[in-house]
Amino acid sequence: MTKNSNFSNENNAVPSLLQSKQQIERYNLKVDAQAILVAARLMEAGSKLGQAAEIHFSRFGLSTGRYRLLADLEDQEGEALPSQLAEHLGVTRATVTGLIDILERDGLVSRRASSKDGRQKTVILTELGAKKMHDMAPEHFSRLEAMVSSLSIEERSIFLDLLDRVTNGISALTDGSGEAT
Amino acid sequence: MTKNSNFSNENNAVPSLLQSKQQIERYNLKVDAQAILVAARLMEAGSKLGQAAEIHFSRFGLSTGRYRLLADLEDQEGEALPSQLAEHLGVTRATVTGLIDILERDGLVSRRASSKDGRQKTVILTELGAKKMHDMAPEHFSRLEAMVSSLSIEERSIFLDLLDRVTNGISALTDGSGEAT
DNA sequence: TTCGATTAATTAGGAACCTAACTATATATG
DNA sequence: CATATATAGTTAGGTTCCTAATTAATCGAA
Repeated sequence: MTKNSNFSNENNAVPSLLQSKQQIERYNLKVDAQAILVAARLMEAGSKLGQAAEIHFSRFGLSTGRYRLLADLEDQEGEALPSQLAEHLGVTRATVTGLIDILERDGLVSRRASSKDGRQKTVILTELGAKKMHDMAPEHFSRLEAMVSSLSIEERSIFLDLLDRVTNGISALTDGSGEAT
Repeated sequence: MTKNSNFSNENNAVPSLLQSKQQIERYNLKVDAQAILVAARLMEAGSKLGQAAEIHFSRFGLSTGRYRLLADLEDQEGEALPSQLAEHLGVTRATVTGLIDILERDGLVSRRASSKDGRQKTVILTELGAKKMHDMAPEHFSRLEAMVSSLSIEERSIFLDLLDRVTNGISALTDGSGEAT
């Protein structure tokens, strides 16, 4: 028997349409079971992808968050403020502080006081950081590409469109009380 | 200016095709930028959905994991072993122990020693647990439905198909070393 | 039958991200 | 100008899930 990791088990964890139907019928609700299934599957996929990404990045001594910070720093030509990084990455400034702490400890970025504003600190991609990104790029991107390789070019467009619309709908979970439409 | 929560910012966090292209061209890789974009967007969506789900379930005094455990317990007619729950939820047994600890403390499930096997414990959905599920069902399901309400019935089918195929591709991130196809 | 290996659940400790409170600097207002 | 307010970054502490080690019970084989 193989090891009991989340990636070797016989994905009994995938939610089925039957499950959704039963859950809805249990309380006599007039909800579309397939809509619930879409939500459940997307949650499942997101969670699995998140875990897989952590494993992927750990090959390079990074985490998902730290990689994304380095990538954003590259996009900004090697220099950015922590608050900008936080906004770009969609995480809090507190989280960015933690990411920078480790990246700095590992020599991939460095902090420098801003001359313009004494409150700010500039985060800089070091040469070692740039080298790390360079070295991991081929494997990193080809693995990402392989992940979606079963979709045709056209299907990728469609998927992006549908995913975008569902993503916009996520606010239905967090909006103020009351029942949604 | 509104508060700087992840849900109120002007989603600058959404990865763009231009970004993907630049990242790839920086290292002269022959990878499809749109494929990378699909991967990036799915990661972003998964992370956002995960956070939104935690906010959603916290309205009912639950977390995503604890809700899913209760739901699975319902599917199993109110009774299951921790190891079964772990497999159904796709988490480790250690995690299930923690989920049960809190659910038991809150009176939503109870633990009972198994008579068949001295190592096993049976987890039981209490009346209070069943009531909790009953009470939250209408709002819970209608919010989930609202999330995907912008997709037609047909689009939901297509989305499920494409998502399923990408999900199967996730293993490309975790598979043994070397570059993928 | 008895002793080693397997299995079920738990415990201990770690990683990632969060909120809220704190420090230091900058800005606006009377 | 002095003082209140806002902003940048950090610190402190909490949540969720993980891996590895532990405890207790069962199974299998000499």
